[in-house]
Amino acid sequence: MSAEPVLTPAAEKVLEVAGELFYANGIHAVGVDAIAAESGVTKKTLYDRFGSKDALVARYLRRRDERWREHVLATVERSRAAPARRPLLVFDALETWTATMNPRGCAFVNAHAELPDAGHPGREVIADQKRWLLAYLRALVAEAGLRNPAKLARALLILLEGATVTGSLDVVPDAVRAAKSIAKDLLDAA
Amino acid sequence: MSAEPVLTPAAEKVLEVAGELFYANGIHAVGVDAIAAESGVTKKTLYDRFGSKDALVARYLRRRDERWREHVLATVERSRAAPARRPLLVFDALETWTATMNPRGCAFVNAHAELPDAGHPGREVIADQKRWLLAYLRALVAEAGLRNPAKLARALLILLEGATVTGSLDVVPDAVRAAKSIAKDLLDAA
DNA sequence: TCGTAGGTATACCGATCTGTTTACTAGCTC
DNA sequence: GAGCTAGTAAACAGATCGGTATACCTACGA
Repeated sequence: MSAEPVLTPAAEKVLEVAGELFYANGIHAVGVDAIAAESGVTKKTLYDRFGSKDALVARYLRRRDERWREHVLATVERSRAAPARRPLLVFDALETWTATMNPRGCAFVNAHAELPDAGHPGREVIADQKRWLLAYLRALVAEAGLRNPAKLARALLILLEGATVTGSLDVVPDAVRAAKSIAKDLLDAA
Repeated sequence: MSAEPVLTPAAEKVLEVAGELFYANGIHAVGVDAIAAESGVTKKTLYDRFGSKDALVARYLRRRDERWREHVLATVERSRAAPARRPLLVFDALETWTATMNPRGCAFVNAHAELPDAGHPGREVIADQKRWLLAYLRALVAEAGLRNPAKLARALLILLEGATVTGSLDVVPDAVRAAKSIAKDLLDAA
């Protein structure tokens, strides 16, 4: 992730509003007119700052990824759990994230559903988000001293994503807790 | 699922084309003009048969759900696996389905991302699809003679959905196989 | 034979889409 | 005080959105 230049106050407001509207309603369903109006900003300002809707979408996803990483790192680093239990803390991070920020499922999975064009600037951000999480899980598993950290990290990611989806679709209650319980068994068996 | 009336040939063609376009490009990204043109049908015919785009979307999802259920049931019933192994056959069904029909992830999860309005007629179909799969998994687990079939079925669903997402996002290679392997351990331990 | 169902063809509706343009203003800095 | 940056206000562009209207055609069954 490259360091993004500081945004002007108006641009900051646009990005904040765009984030809420895109996540709540879907990307295609939200027009730039609505974002500008809700932000109390003219369309000219929006286009002067971000260049295009596609670029704004990419910025929205990038910003959200930053927040997610901060949340995960803070959750894990705040804890005093033994190294062997630290991979499970990501499930705790997901649970608090879901409650406050994620009622409609993973923003990156949702965005992926709406952006079939692999050349869209948002697609790179989506790929980054998933790759980072997988790499982070792998590091935690390796620090736990377990064998085959790559394979275990992939298993944990499957559980995290599955819990996010089934939880947001209201088909599995307490999906994150259930997934964490499976993950615990997996780590114990490894 | 209620028995839908037989469609006219033109309507059948519209539904087939709509299914391809909606899944490949996303629902909001596909206009009714494009569907009608690609189907070789006028918009009047489309609206005479389906009434609205929302209704067509719901029909598209319903149709896809029917195909999915047939595929799962055929896969499971074709096999001669022992009852204890039959829940795992759903993972095999998902793998063949993914290869042929599902390169862009679960159509229902993707549709859910695009239809935030809980009153949209497609939302009921999405909920039906997930509930059916969960109930079917539960039945298979129960027939396998395992304890706590409800809990195990939820675990299997989390794994199936997680594999679908991570596989379609190209973040976990062979995600369905990996999920099946975890599921196998889960069933063996139960 | 007449009505109906299922079509085609085409024009149209008002709204909304992303994006641009022109004109002007306030504040900051060199 | 000149020039730059960030912004407002508002109109405009061309395309596309979901949906409707009118007129006509054909096959079929009572």
